[in-house]
Amino acid sequence: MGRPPCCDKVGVKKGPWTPEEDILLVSYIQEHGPGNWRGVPTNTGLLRCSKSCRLRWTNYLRPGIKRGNFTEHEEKMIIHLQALLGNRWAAIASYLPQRTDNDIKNYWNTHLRRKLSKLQTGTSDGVSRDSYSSSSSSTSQQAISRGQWERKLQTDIQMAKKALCDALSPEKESRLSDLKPSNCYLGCPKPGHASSYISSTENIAKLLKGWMRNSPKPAAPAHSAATQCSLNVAGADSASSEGTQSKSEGFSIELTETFESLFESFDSSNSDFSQSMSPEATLFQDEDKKVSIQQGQLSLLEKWLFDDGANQGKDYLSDITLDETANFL
DNA sequence: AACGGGCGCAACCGCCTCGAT
DNA sequence: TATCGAGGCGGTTGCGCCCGT
Repeated sequence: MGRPPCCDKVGVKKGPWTPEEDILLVSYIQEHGPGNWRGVPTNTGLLRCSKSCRLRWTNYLRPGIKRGNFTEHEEKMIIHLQALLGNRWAAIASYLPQRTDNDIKNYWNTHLRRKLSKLQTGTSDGVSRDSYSSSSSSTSQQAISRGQWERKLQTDIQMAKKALCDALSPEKESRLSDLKPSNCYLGCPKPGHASSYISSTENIAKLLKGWMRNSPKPAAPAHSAATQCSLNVAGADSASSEGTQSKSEGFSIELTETFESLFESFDSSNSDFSQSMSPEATLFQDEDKKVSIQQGQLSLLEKWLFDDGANQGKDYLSDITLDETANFL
């Protein structure tokens, strides 16, 4: 038998989260930043296991999460990325920074899979199921090139990360370990960088107000909370100007600006590339910019995905990714 | 108005990976 | 090198809502 579940304790609460629990969690993360999930239940008094807290945060409370209907653009991205990467939802989610892997997985399972199977059985010119299934059903050649491309992409990301670390001064390098997506979603600060989340207890109160306002619908409050959360984060700049700015906040802003300027200068010369980058790169960009970019022209990746001559596109992407990464760094 | 089936989504479960010791 | 534990990830479940009958 496997390891006993981490939540297999007496007194650990399960099921839907209440607004009060959300507030506890959000205010804790506001203060300490995400991470050290083991300590979250004990420090907050939440009767939840650490995993549950992490999941609640990453899938629901985390700032920058876009909720609601998937756009046609997102849908196509998911379909093509699923065809490329298989059911690697986290990887797919990295190309849709505002969506969680859980959301994408759910959307795939409930909408797209059905849609695609309909297309398969329906029209003769519909999308073949094989072309959207995982590599097991693809031709061996496709599977190989897909794998090669993916490895290449991962290498590119690693290289970019390393280069970023190298590019910055040594004293900052140690801090860059905090830029891992796991604890730095969409520019969320490390512990002590509270103001980038929800600036103050005042905002927690607003959060609560949102829940109260939408109280008739049980699901709605949490949604509004997430929205509120995002709004507050979006307004983090003004929030931080109101409150007391700690040194760490200063660093957070400084670092963000450093990356923003890095990507900004690159964006102006090749916005396509920046759009096709994984969140590991784009998470440093500010939210508004991300939105405007997403609404903009097709990304390089997308162009490639939609390109009938996929092989040609793969080569192009690989070359550009490597070359441009080196250039902008 | 009541009921039942389908759907959507939040949350859980268990395995895997990776870093620390 | 082996072991352990925290975190990550994908599959699955359960519940509430919606819609058709």
